Amino acid sequence: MNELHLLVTVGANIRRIRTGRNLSQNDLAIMCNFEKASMSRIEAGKTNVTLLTLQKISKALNVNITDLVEQ
Amino acid sequence: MNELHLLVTVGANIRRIRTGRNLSQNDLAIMCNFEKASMSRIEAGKTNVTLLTLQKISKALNVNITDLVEQ
DNA sequence: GGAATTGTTGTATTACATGACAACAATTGT
DNA sequence: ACAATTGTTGTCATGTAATACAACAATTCC
Repeated sequence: MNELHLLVTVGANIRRIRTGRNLSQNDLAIMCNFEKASMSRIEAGKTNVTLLTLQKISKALNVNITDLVEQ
Repeated sequence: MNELHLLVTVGANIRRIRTGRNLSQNDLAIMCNFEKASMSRIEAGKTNVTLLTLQKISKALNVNITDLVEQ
């Protein structure tokens, strides 16, 4: 497992929690004030997301950031 | 508390763990393959660090990323 | 006090995250 | 099959993270 695996894991965590809330990528993106395209790339582990972006997502999903980054 | 508080918290976590290991900023920076100047700014909460940077630091400190981001 | 170590701040370059918009693909529901 | 929704990918502009180097400040130790 390389260091990029982390991004995939975080993306999968976000997707799991989002779908568990019956939200579309677009719904969540709007709550975070960004584009659904960005959410798609984040969930796919294609972007090296920053802490502040993670914080926006965690607030929108009402979870702790630790819930998003845990392996 | 604004959204930037997270960066300060993460920086404080890194500093606490680093000093607990008797490492200088320079020591840790070298282990992470970056400059002590970057470590100083990260610990001060002045940079919106990315996940991969957090991962480098967590590996160098031998802790989980969750240990760095928890409030 | 002086030297060495440690930490901070400034500046410049490069790479990439963010944000926006559009087009297309895949999925879902009828 | 069709339409609507949902997700993916491409491209561009802007901001800033990462990296590097240097100078300075603060701390520690003799």
